[in-house]
Amino acid sequence: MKILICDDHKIVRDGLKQILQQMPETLCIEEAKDGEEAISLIKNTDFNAVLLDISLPDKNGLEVLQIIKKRSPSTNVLMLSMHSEEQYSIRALKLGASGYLTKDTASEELLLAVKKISGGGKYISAALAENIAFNMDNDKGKAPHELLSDREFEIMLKIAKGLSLVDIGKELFISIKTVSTYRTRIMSKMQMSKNADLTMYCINNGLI
Amino acid sequence: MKILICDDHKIVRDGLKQILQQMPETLCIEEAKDGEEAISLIKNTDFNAVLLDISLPDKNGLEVLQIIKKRSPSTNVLMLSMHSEEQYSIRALKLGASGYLTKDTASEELLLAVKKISGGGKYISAALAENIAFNMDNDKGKAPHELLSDREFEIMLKIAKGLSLVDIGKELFISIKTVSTYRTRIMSKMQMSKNADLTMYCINNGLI
DNA sequence: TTCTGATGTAGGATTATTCCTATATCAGAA
DNA sequence: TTCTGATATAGGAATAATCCTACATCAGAA
Repeated sequence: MKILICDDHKIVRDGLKQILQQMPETLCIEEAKDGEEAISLIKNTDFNAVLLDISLPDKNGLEVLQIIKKRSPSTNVLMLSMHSEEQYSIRALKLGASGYLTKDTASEELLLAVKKISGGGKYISAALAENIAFNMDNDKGKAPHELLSDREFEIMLKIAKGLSLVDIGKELFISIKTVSTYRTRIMSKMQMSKNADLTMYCINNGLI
Repeated sequence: MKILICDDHKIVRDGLKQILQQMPETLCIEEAKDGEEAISLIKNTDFNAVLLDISLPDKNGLEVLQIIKKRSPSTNVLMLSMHSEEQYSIRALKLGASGYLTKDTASEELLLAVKKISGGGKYISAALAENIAFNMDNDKGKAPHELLSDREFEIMLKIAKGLSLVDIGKELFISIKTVSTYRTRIMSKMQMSKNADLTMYCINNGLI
């Protein structure tokens, strides 16, 4: 069984590897320290499962997920997040992730999840399932950032992290003016006025 | 040998445990998920080594370190950090940590470090040692913001809160250019580049 | 099926910010 | 006491960000 671990911290990768080693199957585990590396590894190899950290140094884990699913839709991706479940989870699942775990999860649950998704199944923790069910029916109880479109959300995170509009434009190959328009819409939907408000919001909500 | 692992993420704890299991000695590993738990465990037990994450949910790892060293100065603490922020490392060592590693470290180095500090020694990575050697001359042990002058500090808080330079200038009856100059000096002293960095720093350090 | 609202995209004009440079002051070092 | 470095202050030129407006697309409502 081939598994790819993508996380920017070596100790975390080593730790995950040790945990996975407890599986009965013979494992071939590869590592990537950022999104770029993960993407190029996946291009050349078919993995039964990919463990993908949400926060990577070069790009957001969700972007990486998108790219992976576009290039090889059959890849089973299990997202790992440092932060509380709700924020990213629904977005990740919509983008085609096979499962979503936080790093608070016990290693037994991780093993279970890997087993399930590597067989093509989906894995969602009970807590998350409940959360999704709860949030599906009432739109009103949504966090402000849930009102954002995917693109807006993507850009909000970059702004919150302090990237300049110029840099964002370059990264996304769009005009600065476009980025600025997104910013205006984000501010309006979030009912905020300053970039620092976004930064604080994202910190408080575990988005960055 | 008794070791305490303190990190808020279960998977990280599990991973570290697995890595430590490679040591030849018989291990007794205990876990704490936050500072409070770690402190109370240490009150009742003598550990050969404590692995302590810098960022904990309830309090800053450095605070926990201080409390531990005050209550039982003989405890050997190895600090673990997600970030390569040298700002923390020197403070940690001054506060009595036996070593400082980032989570980018390879597991072999972790084992080495644990071995060394559990015997009462110190462990500092080559990279960190070099950094310290270069920076020991000045006030590096201080929190970065303590290097700021009063005026600079005042302005940093306003910037961190998201006030525009124009507004700050008006509030303080000084030219925008002056505010901008302060900003440059603040960024240089804090070794940061973006307003969002200040916002995050101030939030993390309880300044706003 | 036509209309509408949300989304992704920019341009021009106006402001705000940054970068580099410069000055005065004052406290402490040589 | 003279010098130096940190501090508080700006100006001009170059960039970056904002505001307002505009347009195409597409999904869902009427």
